[in-house]
Amino acid sequence: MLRLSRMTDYSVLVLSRMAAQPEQLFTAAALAHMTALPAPTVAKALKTLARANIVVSERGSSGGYLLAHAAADITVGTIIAAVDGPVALVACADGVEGQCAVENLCPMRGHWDPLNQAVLNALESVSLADMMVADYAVASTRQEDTQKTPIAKTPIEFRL
Amino acid sequence: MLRLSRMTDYSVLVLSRMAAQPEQLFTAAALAHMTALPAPTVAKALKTLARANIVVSERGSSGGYLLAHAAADITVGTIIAAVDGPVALVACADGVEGQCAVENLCPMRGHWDPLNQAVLNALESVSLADMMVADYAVASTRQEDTQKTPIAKTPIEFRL
DNA sequence: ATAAATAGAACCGATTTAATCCTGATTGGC
DNA sequence: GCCAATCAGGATTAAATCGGTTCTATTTAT
Repeated sequence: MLRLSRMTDYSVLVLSRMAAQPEQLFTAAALAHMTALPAPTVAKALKTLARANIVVSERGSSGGYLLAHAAADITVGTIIAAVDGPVALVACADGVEGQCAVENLCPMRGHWDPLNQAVLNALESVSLADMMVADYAVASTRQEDTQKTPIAKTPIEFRL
Repeated sequence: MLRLSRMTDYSVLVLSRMAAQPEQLFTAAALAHMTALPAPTVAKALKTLARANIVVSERGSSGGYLLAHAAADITVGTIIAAVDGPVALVACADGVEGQCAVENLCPMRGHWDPLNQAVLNALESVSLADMMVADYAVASTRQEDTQKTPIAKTPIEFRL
């Protein structure tokens, strides 16, 4: 049903939380707790986001993650591409070669591009700042709440 | 990777073929042969499209399918919605209720809408006519080629 | 009546995805 | 210098989804 993967969903949620305190260094566990998402999955998502240079990671004992750019400069399209791979509605679009058995015979070849481009533009037009949640700015600004409290045992299904 | 389902891909391909001869009645088998797609799957897709009133079906011995509207009036968004269900990038978008365990607490609630709307507009902005393939208009206009030739035994992977 | 076609449901297999776990590398604090 | 905390990356497993097939019933022209 043309749905985003759960990983992307999680990623946006986590990044949105981080954007509320742009300079703050967060550990993966802390973010998992704050968003009520399963810890291992959040950790995995952050690794991917770090590789894509959407967040910056600090290794070592007091390490963690922080946003690599301003929230307004991070588009949803970028996040999706980083987590789910490049956006291509069908395999033949955007110059991908060798994915289709009868590539050379395919009469639709190239005709998907307008659609693909339209969707791509839509995704690039929405930034993380556009999706940010005001609630976060006021709620739980103190780190002590979240830093040392134990992670929830039961992973909560945050979004279907 | 935000990819269309193969069913949608097939559907667009079949509809595009039908649009080349708008008044023509096609059997499911003929369309499968003409597009080199697996016959049972094309048949299944056409049933779905008929239910959504994108094509009209004629039952009985000399039955078949034909487009219910002009190609310019059938948008890709409509096709996707018919085949894959309503487009909703995340479960909470567009007023779907009861899909999320912590719905009322979810801070992102409502913030997906701009993105969802942008994508939806993109899909509605491209019609079947925009994607039509000129090749079809000239190739195999005669029905006799396709009507009686046996269906290909080996289903061809048309698009990954 | 018979043949040819769609309607619809049920079913299996394969692919994809979510989630977890483990091992290794890095860094700060004691 | 050692230890604990944290990120990096891959391997693995379990679950959900989707593609494809098949079967039976219904419709209609000949």
